[in-house]
Amino acid sequence: MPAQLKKISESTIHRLSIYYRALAALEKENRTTISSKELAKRDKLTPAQVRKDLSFFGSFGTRGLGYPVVELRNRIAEIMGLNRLWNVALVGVGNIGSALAQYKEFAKQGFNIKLIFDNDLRKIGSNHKGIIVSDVRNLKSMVVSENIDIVIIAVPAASAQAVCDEVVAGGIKAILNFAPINLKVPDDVVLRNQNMCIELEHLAFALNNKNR
Amino acid sequence: MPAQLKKISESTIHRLSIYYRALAALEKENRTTISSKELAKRDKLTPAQVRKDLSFFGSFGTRGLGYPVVELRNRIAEIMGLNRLWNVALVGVGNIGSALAQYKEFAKQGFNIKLIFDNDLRKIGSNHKGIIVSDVRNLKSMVVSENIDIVIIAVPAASAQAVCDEVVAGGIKAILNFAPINLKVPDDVVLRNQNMCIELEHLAFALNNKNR
DNA sequence: TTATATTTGTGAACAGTTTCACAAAAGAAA
DNA sequence: TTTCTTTTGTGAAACTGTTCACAAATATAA
Ligand SMILES: NC(=O)c1ccc[n+]([C@@H]2O[C@H](COP(=O)([O-])OP(=O)(O)OC[C@H]3O[C@@H](n4cnc5c(N)ncnc54)[C@H](O)[C@@H]3O)[C@@H](O)[C@H]2O)c1
Ligand SMILES: NC(=O)c1ccc[n+]([C@@H]2O[C@H](COP(=O)([O-])OP(=O)(O)OC[C@H]3O[C@@H](n4cnc5c(N)ncnc54)[C@H](O)[C@@H]3O)[C@@H](O)[C@H]2O)c1
Repeated sequence: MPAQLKKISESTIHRLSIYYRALAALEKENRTTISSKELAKRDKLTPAQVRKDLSFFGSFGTRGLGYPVVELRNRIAEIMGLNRLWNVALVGVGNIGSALAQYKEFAKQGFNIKLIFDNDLRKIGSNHKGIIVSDVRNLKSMVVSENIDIVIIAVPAASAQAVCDEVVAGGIKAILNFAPINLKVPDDVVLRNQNMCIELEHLAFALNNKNR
Repeated sequence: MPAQLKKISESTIHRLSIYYRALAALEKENRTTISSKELAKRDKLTPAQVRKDLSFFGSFGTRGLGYPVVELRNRIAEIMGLNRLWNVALVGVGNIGSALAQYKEFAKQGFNIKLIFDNDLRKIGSNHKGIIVSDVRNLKSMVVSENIDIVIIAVPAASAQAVCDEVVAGGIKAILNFAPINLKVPDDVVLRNQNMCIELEHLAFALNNKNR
């Protein structure tokens, strides 16, 4: 039962991230095995869901006992590509960009912010946590020369598509976008949007429809 | 066909947010009507999807013509609770919290950050975009007295559950959490998590499984 | 060694979501 | 008016994702 054959759903990938975190915690507690039941309870999921998700990638459990914590964690890391370093470039170091540049969790998970870009002359050349801010005019050439895998876009909405086009031209295949705009990318580029207003709108909807 | 009867899925709510934005843009362009076909194309959806989503809430289109832009936008605002002001409190004004405090998009959509809290004496009393940072010890009483609807948690993971418990005790029913931790909340509290590492992990998975 | 208890892995049933397809309604043209 | 075109609204079909239920495998206890 090697490498997965079926298409894996977004929800399964999301839960894999969740299992990965739970397993990391269990590893710290020196737990050696965990059952689908217990793993499910930690995150308000069902045991069947856990088993089904894992079964897409093989069978790493032991019946009557559960899953080996360390091994399963490694296996998920392998599946998700978390057992390696990813080179990340951040474009736009304003309010949100600065916060992201400081964020230690990224490096811990193997996401190494290697380059930072801006178009503001006062920011170019300045030092952000040991990284010198580059001129955005060098964006395309530098994402190529520095082997960037993932680009985070944190520029105003009006500039986001231009930045996006540049990095796509530089061969980037994965983008995390914070600008509240629909970026157009080719089919082979994966784009994820982090839109905080939409998150608040979900909450507003929930509050607005409580007593229905 | 008044007020919706069936349970509305998360995906439908999400798309409603998307339609709302598209309609706002169309309104600026002085478009009076839009067909499901055109609305769909803007966001890589299908016309049937658009019509189905809207049909859960009534029928506001005109056959042969499409939907009236202004009217539909108002109707969605009504459904989602975007035609009013929501009082928001932000807890933790560090890297990400400061960025959020500056973020103008929130106010534009009716999310009014009314209170900001921190536990750092150097920050309490300081002025953030016209808002004086309050002592987190007053969190529970002030979310009540100031009629806060939504709380944004932007404190370190280790403090997030304590903050969460306080605001829940203060009667808050909607929370947007930025700490990378599973908060425990009662069933009647809506919680949404914004976990940026998980977003990057989705991208890592996609890159890692490109040539499968 | 045998019996009993756990827990996995997985087809099958079920539930939820999206897409299809078309009648009905309205607009536009003749 | 009549005809033709467009587009909605919506059941039904197709698809996708979740939960069920149980045989098989292994652990644990007697
Ligand atoms: N502030 C927030 O909390 C927040 C939250 C969610 C999303 N966003 C979005 O993130 C983006 C940035 O927001 P912000 O609040 O940090 O704004 P900001 O104005 O503080 O920062 C934008 C930065 O991008 C730089 N920039 C502008 N055009 C550029 C270009 N063409 N190339 C390179 N750099 C360029 C600016 O010099 C500035 O440093 C916006 O799209 C905003 O809507 C912000
Ligand atoms: N920096 C980022 O880009 C980023 C991105 C995603 C998520 N996050 C998460 O957001 C949270 C905050 O991150 P940050 O980078 O802004 O950290 P930070 O240390 O810069 O800010 C945390 C703030 O919370 C305050 N605080 C601590 N304990 C508190 C308490 N009990 N009550 C009230 N205030 C308290 C601190 O004084 C500080 O001002 C963390 O959980 C982090 O994982 C950060």
